[in-house]
Amino acid sequence: MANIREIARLAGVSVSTVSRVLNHHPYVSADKREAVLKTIRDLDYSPNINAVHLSLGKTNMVGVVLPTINHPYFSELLEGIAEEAMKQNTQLVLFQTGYHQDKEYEALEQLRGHLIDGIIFASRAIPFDLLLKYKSAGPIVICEDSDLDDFPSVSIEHVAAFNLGLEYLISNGHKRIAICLGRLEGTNSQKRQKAYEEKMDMIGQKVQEDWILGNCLMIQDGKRVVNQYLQMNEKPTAFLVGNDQVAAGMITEIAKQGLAVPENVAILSFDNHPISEIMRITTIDIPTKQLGAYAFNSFYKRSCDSTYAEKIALPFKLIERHSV
Amino acid sequence: MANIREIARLAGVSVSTVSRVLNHHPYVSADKREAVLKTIRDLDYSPNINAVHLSLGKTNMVGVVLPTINHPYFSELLEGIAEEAMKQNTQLVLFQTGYHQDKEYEALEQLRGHLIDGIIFASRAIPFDLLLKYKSAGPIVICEDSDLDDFPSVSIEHVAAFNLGLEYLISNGHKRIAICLGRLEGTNSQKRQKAYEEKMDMIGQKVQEDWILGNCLMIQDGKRVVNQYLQMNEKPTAFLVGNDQVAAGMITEIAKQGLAVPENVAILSFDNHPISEIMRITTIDIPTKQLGAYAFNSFYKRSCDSTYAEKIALPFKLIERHSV
DNA sequence: TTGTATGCGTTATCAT
DNA sequence: ATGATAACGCATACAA
Repeated sequence: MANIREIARLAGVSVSTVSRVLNHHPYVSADKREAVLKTIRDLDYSPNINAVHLSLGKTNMVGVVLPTINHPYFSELLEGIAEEAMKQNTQLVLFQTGYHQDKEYEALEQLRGHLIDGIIFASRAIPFDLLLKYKSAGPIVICEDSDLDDFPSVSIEHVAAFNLGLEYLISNGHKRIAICLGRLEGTNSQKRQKAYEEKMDMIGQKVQEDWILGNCLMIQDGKRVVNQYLQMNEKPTAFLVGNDQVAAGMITEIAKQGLAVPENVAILSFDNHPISEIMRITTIDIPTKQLGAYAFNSFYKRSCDSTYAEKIALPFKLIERHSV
Repeated sequence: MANIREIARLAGVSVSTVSRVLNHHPYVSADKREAVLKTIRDLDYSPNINAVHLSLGKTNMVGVVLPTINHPYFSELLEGIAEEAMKQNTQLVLFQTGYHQDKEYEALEQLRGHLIDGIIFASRAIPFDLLLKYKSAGPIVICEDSDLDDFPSVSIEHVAAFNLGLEYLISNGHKRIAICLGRLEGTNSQKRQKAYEEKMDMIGQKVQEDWILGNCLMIQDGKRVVNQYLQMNEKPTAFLVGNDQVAAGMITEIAKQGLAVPENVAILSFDNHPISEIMRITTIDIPTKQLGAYAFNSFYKRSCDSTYAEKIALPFKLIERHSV
């Protein structure tokens, strides 16, 4: 296998010169550069990346841990990360967990083994104390409103946003409010559910069990929600929906049933993704892509300064349209 | 950063002994082994994987190129690959292309750079002549019925299977047959479409334009297909459907419309995934998982013998149930 | 059973 | 502008 020494010998230069050419360093004469490039082409040489990484002590690769990329929230988040990563020519290594902790563990071990320079947790299931053990292994960024300040974190104040949503619906005369969440067992969903129950309690509204709907992630879940809605004995007058996709599915299905939004039932969702504008859905803007960008930049800052641990909370805002 | 030399010094042994312990070699006395393990624990040491890879000249990682893992066909294929990979403790590195060629290129470059030992193309968009340039970079396996025999390949005779499906429907008295394919621009779909047109021509049946439906991948596409079916002026009496998921979605929707399968319309699909058994769908068994297993084993054989280039075609078979 | 010495393919430091 | 040479961290052939 051709290596840098072979190239040097054939081009009649030293290995350092070859390395300089490879890395686009200045101070190498045009003729030598050309000679090197020629033999590189002739031998169809390409550097051994392991050796580069070993010598550099870093890989310019960062792991991104997420449950799935097949969801608008995560794919948009990923896009935000990717754009910033490209600016620092950093490669992304995806760890798609499907919510399994061992995949997160795998990523952490690769970090320890210097196969990646850092990790961005777009979602985390592994307990914090386990995470802490990897603190010194490299920059770790968490995309959630975490309690510990050992790591930098970037997040939305999801609960505050959820409360804003509830209050907006209430101020529009709704009391009988149902909610659509993602994975009910997730930390975020739990917090939202708690906020919901407290708020309903505050306005003296009894919560029906079937007003809390889980597993609402994709557009097709919206259809299911509507079917469940039609079966409810005590019908809510409004839905607070975890993301635009589900809301869009709901509105489509509601129309199919001959009902109207917001006349028959109001819908307020989250994200402000493109579909919400098209379907004129009132939504709470979550800067998902920006979240990703901030996440990468936090990683970057942490890799320059190992004490950096800023906790960033991104703003959300209500976009009034026509579904409430 | 702690390295193997540091461990050796503190444990009072040589680096080779540490290496032996690390790699579970025999011929290490119990006390030295214990001493090494203790200092490893004390220093929270873990090997630098880049150095291991460099020294070994291999990584025990193989890239898997696929458009998406979020589809039963590919996830099952992947499962088959993964099971065999685990047996050879080989890690899988996923390259999810979303059908973009540059992602395939990326994988190939990583192969050249020795970041992975080989590549399994579960789907390929990149032209063959480009692929050929990477022939010497490492084992490459293609999961398709390729024409060139520079690489080992594993595949189903998709066209033959498709013809079997058509013939079965015809032998059951159907002439007005519609087909549901995936991405119409894909190689496989093109071949199937050609086979379809030829067969229809052979039995003297004129093909309606709207009898060829594309973009049929997931269960929810089945619903769409039925809606299109209901709108057709010239209705087919049978559907040959690219995969069970779509067929399942169709049957569900058909029932909702008050129609029956196979009384009103017959459905024959491919894959024999679990859902087809549950819904009693007549289907052509495609051993997807086995395909994955064979793919990995072909990679493995090729990595032992660089001339190995067997072309394996896996059998398919009709499973008669109750949808035709 | 253990240790020494060498190689893996780069990059970087320090001369010149 | 160019070249020797020492890291980087590990595995292993060989010697003992």
